[in-house]
Amino acid sequence: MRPVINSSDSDDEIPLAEYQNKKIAYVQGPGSGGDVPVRSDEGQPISTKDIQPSGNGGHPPPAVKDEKVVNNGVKNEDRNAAGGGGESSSDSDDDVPLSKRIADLSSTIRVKKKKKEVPTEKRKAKKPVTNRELKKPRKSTGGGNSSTAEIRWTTLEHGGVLFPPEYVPHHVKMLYDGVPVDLTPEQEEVATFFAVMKETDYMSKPIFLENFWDGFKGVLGPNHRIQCLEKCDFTPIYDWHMAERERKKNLSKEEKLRLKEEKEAKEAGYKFALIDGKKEPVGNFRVEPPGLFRGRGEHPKMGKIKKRIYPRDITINIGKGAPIPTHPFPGQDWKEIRHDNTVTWLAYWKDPISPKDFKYVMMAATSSWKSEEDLKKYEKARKLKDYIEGIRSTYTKNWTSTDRKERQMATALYFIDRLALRAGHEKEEDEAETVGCCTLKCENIECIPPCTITFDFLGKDSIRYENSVEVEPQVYENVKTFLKVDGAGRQKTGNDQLFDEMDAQDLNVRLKELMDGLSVKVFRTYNASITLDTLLSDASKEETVDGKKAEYDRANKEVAILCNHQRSVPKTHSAQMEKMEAKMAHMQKEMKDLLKDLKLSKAGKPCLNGRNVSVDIIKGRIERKRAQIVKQEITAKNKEELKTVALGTSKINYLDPRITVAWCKRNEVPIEKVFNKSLLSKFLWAMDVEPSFKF
DNA sequence: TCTACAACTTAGTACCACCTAC
DNA sequence: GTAGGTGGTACTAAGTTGTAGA
Repeated sequence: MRPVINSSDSDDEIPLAEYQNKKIAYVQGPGSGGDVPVRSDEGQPISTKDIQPSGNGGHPPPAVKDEKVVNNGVKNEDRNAAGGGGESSSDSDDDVPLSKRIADLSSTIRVKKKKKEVPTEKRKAKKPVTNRELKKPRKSTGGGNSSTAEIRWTTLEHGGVLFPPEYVPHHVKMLYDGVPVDLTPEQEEVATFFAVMKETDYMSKPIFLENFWDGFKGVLGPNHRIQCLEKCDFTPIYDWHMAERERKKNLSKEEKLRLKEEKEAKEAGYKFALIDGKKEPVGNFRVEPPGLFRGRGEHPKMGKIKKRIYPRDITINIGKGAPIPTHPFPGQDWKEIRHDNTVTWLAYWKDPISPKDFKYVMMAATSSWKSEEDLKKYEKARKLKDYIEGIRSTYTKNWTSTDRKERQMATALYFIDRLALRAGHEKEEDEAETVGCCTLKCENIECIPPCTITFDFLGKDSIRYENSVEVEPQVYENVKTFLKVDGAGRQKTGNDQLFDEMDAQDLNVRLKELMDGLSVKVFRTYNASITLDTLLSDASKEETVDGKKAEYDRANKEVAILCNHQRSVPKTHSAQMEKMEAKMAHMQKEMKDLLKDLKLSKAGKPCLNGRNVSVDIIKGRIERKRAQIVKQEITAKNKEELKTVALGTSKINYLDPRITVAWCKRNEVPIEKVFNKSLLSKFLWAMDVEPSFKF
């Protein structure tokens, strides 16, 4: 657990008096390039009238070290001198005693939503009848969609879903207490789920083992010989599994081809849907096979059995009058057939691990629907460019709002904008404990004087976010305050939320007021794309296509680091680095020999290999070797630097492809150098962009 | 106004096919 | 021809968001 610094200087709540009768101070917004008038007595929420499109283009988030801030005139000492600890939610109660105001506030301050306090079961018990249960279609919602029930299709035909093959027993016996055990096919299947994970890290995780044992015990029944996991030995099944893998690997070319053709023939009927008469690719048409849940990080459900999904579990969405898809389970019906033309899913079933969630079958990333949504997403992020200056000056202004919630929202938004953090929503107890900006806990933050804040938390997918940034003095002061006490003046502990007055939803509601359709996630797209655009805006200094590609990759890497896109170090990384070092040492030796040869040649003596070689030839060899060494050095450096950075995620999700296409056109780099086949078809809509395109 | 969905996007990883160097 | 590396792809977990309905 990281220590929480509750610095004693100036970390009290800013007294109301400080906010009264202030003249307009000037604050330089982060990277805004100009002084922004700030009325320090302003406590009202940001409103749409505060923000107008600036129309002069956006800019990437300011560099960490470059921010120079003129403070807003509220000195720390002044705050301390005036006492603190309380604050008001309005400007008009300044003559009410502070203690009274605090007391009033504690009764009026909205208690932060605590979903976790209502167990899922209880919620279910009082769950109202939903649209779903009434079998009425809901309006289309979700990431970036329009807020009205938009008609997405008129006719829709598809082949449904492809089921994984039924379990075929292998009859390999696991051992219990050293003795082979007979298992039913169902028990054997579950034992095999576990056995094949023998070499994974999950095996060292107690939660995984505990959850698996719970599930396995249930499948075995109460009177089974197997009574504890410790005495189980799954090695024979694991060995069988590895042998099967090896056997499949060693199949003849012809046999592999035959199997491939068989697989393709099976899939053919599912790969495409007909949407309004147009053939479009379907994405995940396969039903997820049963197995053990592989939650990431310390997921409390890891190891639970993911049961097999049958037609009776699946709801199909298809056009009225279109042929209902068939399935290979006689005697079973689909759970339901819908004709909901306001949604884009083709089928769904309840997630067997988390029954409140659903698994959807959707169209492929290359489909027209997804392409249209992609374009909309990037256009929205481009629109933010016109508003960003106003938004930045507004949140800067609100760092000193008298309303604590406003101050928290303004501070959170600064982090979201500057550091490309995710929103962060409340999580249930049965999910991994990860956080985003709005759910940061005090223990995730450390204030280091004079103005540095360090972040250390587990974000999406339990990926660690570690960063240390120099922030505006007012942000620093705010964070120190938020770390110390909550809105009611109660001392906080490490497990308390930093932003106790607001959540992601509040912030999104506010963002909507600032720009139509704006939400937290748009900032990530905007900042990623504008960063790439800025880094690639100058004409390439490189001459070769490879050099230009490396330049692009460097820009891509900057974005990946900004978005904290990480990957685990490849298993073979250290071995590969060692090989490269050995190769480098060998090349250095060759270089040494060539230099010796050059000396000998200049002296008219035969070279080390006994032959007479001209000075020019040796010089040529030296140049080539030097180039090889430089190339090798760059490759090794890149490899090391990128060992934990995932470049693909930002390319797929955050970087407006038009920036890349335009850059390729300007610099005469074939687009295939930067986009692989699937990215090319995903971003087909971006290919006609002008070389002069600016995000 | 609050919150539980419902529907979508974003994300890392495993695996496999292909390529390249030897 | 083969081993090892690389990149593509499939998979599915884990987020975000908007809205219905209480």
